[in-house]
Amino acid sequence: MPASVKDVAALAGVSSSTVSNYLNHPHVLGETSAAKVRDAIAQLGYVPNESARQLRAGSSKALALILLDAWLPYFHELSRGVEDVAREGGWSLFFSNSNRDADVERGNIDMFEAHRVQGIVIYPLEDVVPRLEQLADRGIRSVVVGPIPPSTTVASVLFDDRGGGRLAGEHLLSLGRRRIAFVGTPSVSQSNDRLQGLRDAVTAADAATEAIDVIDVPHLTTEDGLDVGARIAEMPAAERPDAIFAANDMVAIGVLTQLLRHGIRVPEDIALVGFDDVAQAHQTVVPLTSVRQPGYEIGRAAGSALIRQLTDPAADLPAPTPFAAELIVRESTVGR
Amino acid sequence: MPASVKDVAALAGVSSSTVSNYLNHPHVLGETSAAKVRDAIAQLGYVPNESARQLRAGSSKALALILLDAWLPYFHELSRGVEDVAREGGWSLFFSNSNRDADVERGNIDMFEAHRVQGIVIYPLEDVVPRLEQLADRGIRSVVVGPIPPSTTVASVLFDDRGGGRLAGEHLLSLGRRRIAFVGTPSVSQSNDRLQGLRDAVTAADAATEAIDVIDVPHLTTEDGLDVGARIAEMPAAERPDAIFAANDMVAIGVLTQLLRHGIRVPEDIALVGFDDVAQAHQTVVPLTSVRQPGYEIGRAAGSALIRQLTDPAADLPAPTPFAAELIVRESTVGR
DNA sequence: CGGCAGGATTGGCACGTTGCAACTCTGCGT
DNA sequence: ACGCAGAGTTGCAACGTGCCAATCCTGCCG
Repeated sequence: MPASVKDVAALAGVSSSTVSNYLNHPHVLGETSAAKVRDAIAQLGYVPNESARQLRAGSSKALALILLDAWLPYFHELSRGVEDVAREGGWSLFFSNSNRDADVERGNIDMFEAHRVQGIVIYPLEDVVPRLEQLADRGIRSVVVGPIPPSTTVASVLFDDRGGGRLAGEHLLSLGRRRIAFVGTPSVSQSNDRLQGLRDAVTAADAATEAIDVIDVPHLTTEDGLDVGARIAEMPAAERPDAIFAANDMVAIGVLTQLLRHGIRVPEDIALVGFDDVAQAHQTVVPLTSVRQPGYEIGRAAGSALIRQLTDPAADLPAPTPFAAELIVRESTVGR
Repeated sequence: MPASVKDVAALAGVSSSTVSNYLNHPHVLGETSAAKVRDAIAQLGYVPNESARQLRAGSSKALALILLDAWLPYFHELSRGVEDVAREGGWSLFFSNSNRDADVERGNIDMFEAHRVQGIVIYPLEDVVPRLEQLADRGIRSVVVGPIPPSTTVASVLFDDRGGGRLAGEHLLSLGRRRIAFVGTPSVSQSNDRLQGLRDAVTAADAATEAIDVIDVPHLTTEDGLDVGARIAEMPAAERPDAIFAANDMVAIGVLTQLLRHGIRVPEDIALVGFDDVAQAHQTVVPLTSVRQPGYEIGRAAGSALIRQLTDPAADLPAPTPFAAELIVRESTVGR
């Protein structure tokens, strides 16, 4: 069993309050006792019990980050942003992964409530706002990454998905592409917004485009992209789209890979635009044009919005000004 | 402030012990009190305070997983294995990422000690065995993934890196390749073992091979692989190696991508073998031959070795029988 | 009708920590 | 010589739980 403050006190020949003071208010200590306590701590290898600390304090100086699918590279960038801002403020950060499972997501929220974290940043799978409002009543604040219904207690950080979709669409149209396919999961709001943006661009251009072919994939993974690419490769060349806009980079990379395997030229035969601009986008055989979503900055914004609320509970929720999209043009649309 | 057991008891009109019994020993409760407690808990939205629980219990039923660089795909598979076996046994699992920073690694170990986790699975950056033995004295057991110096209290799970390197080497030699380059980080023991395996194969074959060209890269990332590929592409074709063995798949994918960009044919001009066989290995334009390292199973083995030690502290450390390597042949060595 | 078995419930303490209020001690000014 | 300031130190309560031992209640047997 590990040493406690009492053991240290006994060995040092002082009271446990003195040990506590050594740890939390070193300046009030006399030189001699400080030395005795220091030696005793070293000798016993004493490490304060964090559970007891938290119990005493009422809550831990800790935040939680709950991600829909931690494995996607975009979430890597997002979490780095949250992580950095938490560390800078001296907060601990607990990660968890919902793994696209609503039960797991709920379970993680429950767990963090039980551990009395002070705040939660969440990129949600389903609508969690009612639950988060309930948490807010109990003093646990939260910030959602993505669009949410209006709420007085739950903040959100937004990205202009629709604008990003429009940028992609305008770019493809300006290259003369007229048979555009969209690969995504329209039942997810972000994905749907990107599709709407694409439609906006088509409508605004009033060029003679065909109807947008929407290819629904379950998970926006590279594997899904490979499947889509295979389906397109099987089509007679004349029926293939001349441009594909994918709802994220991973699925775009899958499509790209499959097209190249089948000797379909990118961008000559089919131009390809991804979304997020993750690091992998420029690590492909044909570097990928992509709508840049600043994951790191969005993570930082979410983290600091949360910390601001916790530091000053009376402060208003930050105004949700969406992060702007930016198109990064590479060879998957303009060739070399 | 959240409700406590006392609040629930007051509302239900019972004592706090009864509430505690409802939570921990439901069978001893009478039907009527159980109902009253259930209602009160629901009405208050009571959630037990995990810190207090842990303090009372002396330690949490929790394990920790510390990874060298959580974002490499191989570690994803490893962590899924540990995660599953933890969940099956009813343990909580805390993740942390050392981010290739020894200070962060040490800090994470300290943090988990403070939180009184019962055990740690670690894929370490530096030599942490002395520290882990210290923890073992205080009742925190641990399992290292990878080779460690002999220890009576710290267990390890091994993989036959050298055998895997040999498989790769034999395969390349059997294809008639004689100018083999190795891309890796020989200062890391796993990487070095893979290189030794390659050397074993060359020695055993006593074919007329040239000296193995060792290309040192800092991090085994795709980015590093792109750099290496660029250097090779710049060489006169006659001086290029005819085969490359990369210490992991990510760096192999980078090399592959860069070679393809420069029109160098794989495998005709250069055959390429990776290591780990992560999912990405078959998601490349030319699917990658790779030495399969069963990350998921290794994770499960590490997790269950840890749980076994905790369940039966007297048990011997499991015998470290290394997981065997297996070569997965794809088109990056044998063409289509 | 008294006693008793056994199920249901409760009071109280301990876990390790921290902060407050109270205490001791030394040295200095009056 | 006495009080007092102030630095240094200490005792104690409280955070929310869980468990043990003790108590209460109900119904049944003799």
